[in-house]
Amino acid sequence: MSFTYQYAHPAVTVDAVVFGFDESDLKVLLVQRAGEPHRGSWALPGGFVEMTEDLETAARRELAEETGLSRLFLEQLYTFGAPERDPRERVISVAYYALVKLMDHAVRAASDAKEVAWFPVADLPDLAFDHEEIVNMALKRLKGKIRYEPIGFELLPEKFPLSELQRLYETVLEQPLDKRNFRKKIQGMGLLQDTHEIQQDVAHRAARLYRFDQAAYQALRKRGFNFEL
Amino acid sequence: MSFTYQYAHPAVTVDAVVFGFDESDLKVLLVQRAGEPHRGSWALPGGFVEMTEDLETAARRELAEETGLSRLFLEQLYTFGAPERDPRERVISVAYYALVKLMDHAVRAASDAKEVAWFPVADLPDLAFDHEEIVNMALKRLKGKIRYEPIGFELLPEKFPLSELQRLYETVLEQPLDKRNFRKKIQGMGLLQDTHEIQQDVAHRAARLYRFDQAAYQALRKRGFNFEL
DNA sequence: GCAAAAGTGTTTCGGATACACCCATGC
DNA sequence: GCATGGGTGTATCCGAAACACTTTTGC
Repeated sequence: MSFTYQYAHPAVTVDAVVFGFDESDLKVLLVQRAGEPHRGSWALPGGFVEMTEDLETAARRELAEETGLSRLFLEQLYTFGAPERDPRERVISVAYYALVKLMDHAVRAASDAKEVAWFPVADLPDLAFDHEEIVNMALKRLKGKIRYEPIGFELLPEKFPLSELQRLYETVLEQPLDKRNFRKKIQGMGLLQDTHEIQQDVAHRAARLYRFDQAAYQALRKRGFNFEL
Repeated sequence: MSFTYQYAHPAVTVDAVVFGFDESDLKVLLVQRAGEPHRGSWALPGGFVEMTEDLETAARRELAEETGLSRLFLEQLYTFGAPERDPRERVISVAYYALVKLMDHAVRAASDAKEVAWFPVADLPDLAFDHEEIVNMALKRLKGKIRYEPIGFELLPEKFPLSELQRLYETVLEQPLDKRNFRKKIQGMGLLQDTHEIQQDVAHRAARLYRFDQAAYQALRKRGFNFEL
C-alpha cells in the first residue's frame, strides 16, 4: 500500500518530554531506539501521527505504547521542523511536555523490547536527533510555568509534605527558597487541603501531608485569582 | 509530477497572525481567499511549507508573498492539527504571530489579486477554517508576553511619545493604567532613549519622542534584569 | 541525648498604588 | 482664553524578604 500526493508532504511526528520528580531530582523519561537511525541511542518517546488522530491524542498514544504511561498532564511545547533534523526524510515534530507522579506510575518498556529509563536532567546521555534541544526548551518552559500555574503538583504524589513541595520548587527553579516564606505563601493561597495524615516510617518528626485542592483552585480562578509563587 | 510514500503524510502549512497598532486600536492583517475552500472568506496569511525550508522561513516567505511584509518580529505560537480542520485533506498548521510597525509597512495585496486588509481585533469578520481559534490564542499570547518581554515596541514606530506606549499597553491588556505610575516605571528601567525630538503637527503641546534602546536592554538582561510591566 | 527534619512570627524594606494640578501649544 | 493632551511628586499600603529557635520523633 502506498500514498501519492501532487506535492511533497513532510512526515509529522510527536515527541514528548516526560518529567518526573523523586526526592532528590528532576528526571526525564527516555527510550532507547530500536531502529535506525541512531539505533541504540537514547531519545524522547514519540512517533508518527496517524491521519485520523489529533496531535495530543497521538502524543498520548505514543506514550502509552512506548512507556506504559497514561492519564498524565500533557501540554504542547513547540514544533521543530529544521529540514535536516532527521536524515531519512523531512520530519516535522510537534513536541509535548508531560508531568507525572513518579510513585504512581511504574514505567515499562514497550513490547518491542526497547529500554525505557529515567535520567536526571542534570546528567542526560547524548540524545538522538535534535532531542537535546527539545529537552532544553521543555526545561525552560517548565521553569517558567511552574511559577504562575499550579502544575508542580502534577509531579508529586497525591499526598505530600510541604517540604517536598518546596524541594520540588527549589529543584526546578534552581534556587533556594526560604522555608517560612514559602509555607506562608503557599498556605495563604488556600489551595492545600490538610489530609490530617502524617508521614509514615520516617526517622524523624513526621510531617503533615497535604493534598492540592483542585476544586478550590477552580473556584478561586473564576474570581480572578492568579497562582503565583 | 507526484510524490509517493509508504505511509500517509499530512500536509503542513504555516499561518501567521500579524498584529498592528494604530492610535486607536489593535489590528490583525487578513487576506481574502482566492481559492476553495472558503473562497472569498477572510483568513490568516499562510501557505504550504516547502520541503527544504525551515518553518519560520516558510512563515516569512508566505508573509512576503501574500502581504509584502518582511523583517518583522515573528515567533511561533502553536500547532493546530485537528483531523478535520481542513476539508480537503489532513492539514497540520504551525501558527506564528507577528508584530509590525503599522506606519513603516504599507501592505500590498499579492500579485494574484487577493485582498489584504487590517481589521480591528474587536471586530473581526468570520474567518476561514479554525483561524478564529488561532487569532484568539495569539491574542492571549500577546497579552501575556507583552508584560514580561519588551515586545510592545515592535508595534510602535521607531520614535514614539510615552502616551502612545501607554495607550498600546492599555489596549492590549484591556485595562487602564495610571499615567504617572506608568511613566515612572518605564522610565526607571532605563530602556528608553530620549531622542530630543518632539511631535510635529499636533494641535496641543508636543510630546517628547523616545526610542527603545535595544543595546541597553541586552546589557541589562545579561545582568539578570527582567522586563516587567 | 542527639540527630534530623518539622514547624512557627515579627520586623524591615521596596515597589505598587492612589491621587491632582500646572504647563505648553494651537486655534 | 480655552481646549487638548503633556508632564510632574508624594504619601500610603501591602506583599516580599530576612531571619533563629523550639518541637517532635526515632535511634
